[in-house]
Amino acid sequence: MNPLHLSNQLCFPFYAISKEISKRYRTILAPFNLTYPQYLVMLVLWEQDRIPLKAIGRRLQLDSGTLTPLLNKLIQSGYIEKARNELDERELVIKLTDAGHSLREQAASIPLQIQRVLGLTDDEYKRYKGMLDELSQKLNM
Amino acid sequence: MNPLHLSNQLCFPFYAISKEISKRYRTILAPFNLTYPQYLVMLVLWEQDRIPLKAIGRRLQLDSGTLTPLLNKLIQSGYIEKARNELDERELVIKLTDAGHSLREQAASIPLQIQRVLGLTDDEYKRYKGMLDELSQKLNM
DNA sequence: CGCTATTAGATTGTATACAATCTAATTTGA
DNA sequence: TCAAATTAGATTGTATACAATCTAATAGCG
Repeated sequence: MNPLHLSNQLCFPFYAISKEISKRYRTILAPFNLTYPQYLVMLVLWEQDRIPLKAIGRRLQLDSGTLTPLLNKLIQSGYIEKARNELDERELVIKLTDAGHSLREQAASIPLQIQRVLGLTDDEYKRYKGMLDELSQKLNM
Repeated sequence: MNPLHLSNQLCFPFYAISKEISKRYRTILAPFNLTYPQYLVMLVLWEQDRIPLKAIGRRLQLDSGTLTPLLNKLIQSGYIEKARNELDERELVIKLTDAGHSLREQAASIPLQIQRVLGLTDDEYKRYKGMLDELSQKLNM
């Protein structure tokens, strides 16, 4: 067994599958004018609105260098807006606009669409999800 | 169960773990002046030298828009060189340089180092690998 | 043979990622 | 209290990704 052989690498299928999933999201998210990372930001904001950039970054494991331009795109698309926390002016508070709120209902069909293009049964989906959550744990993420 | 909740997404842990793995590779690959995608190209070439860009792209699922600049970096680093197939001048043949060949021996320690920073046992490693290969299959990749 | 279709790479434009650095605001400790 | 340390974001520079388009070379076919 050659550990330098591509087919023996754990990391490559992660890399490849992750790219493949993003690609399949691209088609589904295009009508909403969203990319996959932008969609993730929207998911976070639909869970909790009016949170600082920092909190979004913690949740998605992204830093300001990535989030600043990404949030600006979401502003351009009309889904969010920026404000400053008056108690701590360093803090940039991200708020959903009306369009951002109503997008939530239109986006409700996305998870099912994704499951369909991935072609996984509920059981498979759950099994893979369990494995990934376990691995996240082991990696201290 | 809210399917729009981040914690119920299969795709997010893929995205997050994939980024995390790349980050851990970064430290290990830095002494070799390689990024993770560049390392993948080297793995492919160590398996088979003198193959066209197209073949590397098929293997890594990357197109010329990604590979052209990436290969130019590897040329700058002195690990590969470009040539044209004389029988088909469209084809760009990628060849390892002497430095590229000898890098292979120096890189032999990388897989173990990665396994160490990931903190996985052999069994865990194999189990995850099996699941991912299975999923790749299901996704027709 | 010569024209059309196809193919391989390169290029352009857009969108992440992330390290490193910078600025402004807040916190902390002598 | 007030200078030093810390923190939140923004900015800069480098490196992917990938769709779309372009160019040059080859293949296919009437």
